[in-house]
Amino acid sequence: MLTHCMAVISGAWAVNVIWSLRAGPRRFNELRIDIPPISAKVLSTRLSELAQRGVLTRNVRATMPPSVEYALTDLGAELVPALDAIVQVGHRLKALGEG
Amino acid sequence: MLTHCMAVISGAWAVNVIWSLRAGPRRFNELRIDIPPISAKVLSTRLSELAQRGVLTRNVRATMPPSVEYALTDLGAELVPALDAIVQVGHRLKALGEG
DNA sequence: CGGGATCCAACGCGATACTG
DNA sequence: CAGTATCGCGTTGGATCCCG
Repeated sequence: MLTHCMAVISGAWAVNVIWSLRAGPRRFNELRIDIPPISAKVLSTRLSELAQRGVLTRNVRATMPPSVEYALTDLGAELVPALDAIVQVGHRLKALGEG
Repeated sequence: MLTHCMAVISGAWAVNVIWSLRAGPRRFNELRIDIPPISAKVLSTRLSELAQRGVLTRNVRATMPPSVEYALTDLGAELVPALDAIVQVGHRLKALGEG
């Protein structure tokens, strides 16, 4: 149950993708630049999964060259404060461990 | 940065362990029962990691037979509402996907 | 009861090359 | 620009056995 629900953010770099989209829509190569270590294959896979789960939307523009915009859905955006809370705790734990 | 902070909940069954401890301290075998698919090795590994990160504490009681209690730290407890928020979103996304 | 040691298999990521 | 296909490898989790 918990595991199944937490699966919405599963997969490498999934949270980074969500994080990069928190300020607004981004294109494929913009996301690649935001998350340097990610490979095109994994980014593509992750975007497909997250779109299928309803976390984000994929918007293809019939331009030349092609342009594809990704954006968080309303529910996807609700994940941001939750992730932020975890990051804050992680940050304080790290400070504790070092101090 | 984000990735490094999110690492506090990394590893298989980590969130389940935190979740099982949200209502209070639990012993090793109680956690095994709470999370049936987990193996002793992985539970042991995860508990060590989470203790080292400051998410939970390990309390050995000099009883016979031995008893070891695990409990969330204050910071570890702060992860619970965040995880709960993600679970809620996951639940609603699942409902959307099925409906 | 609460683990550590060992071995193994599988999933998933990364790199590279190619395409519409 | 925005992907897909293929391949190889490394990490990690699972199963089993054993111990204080």
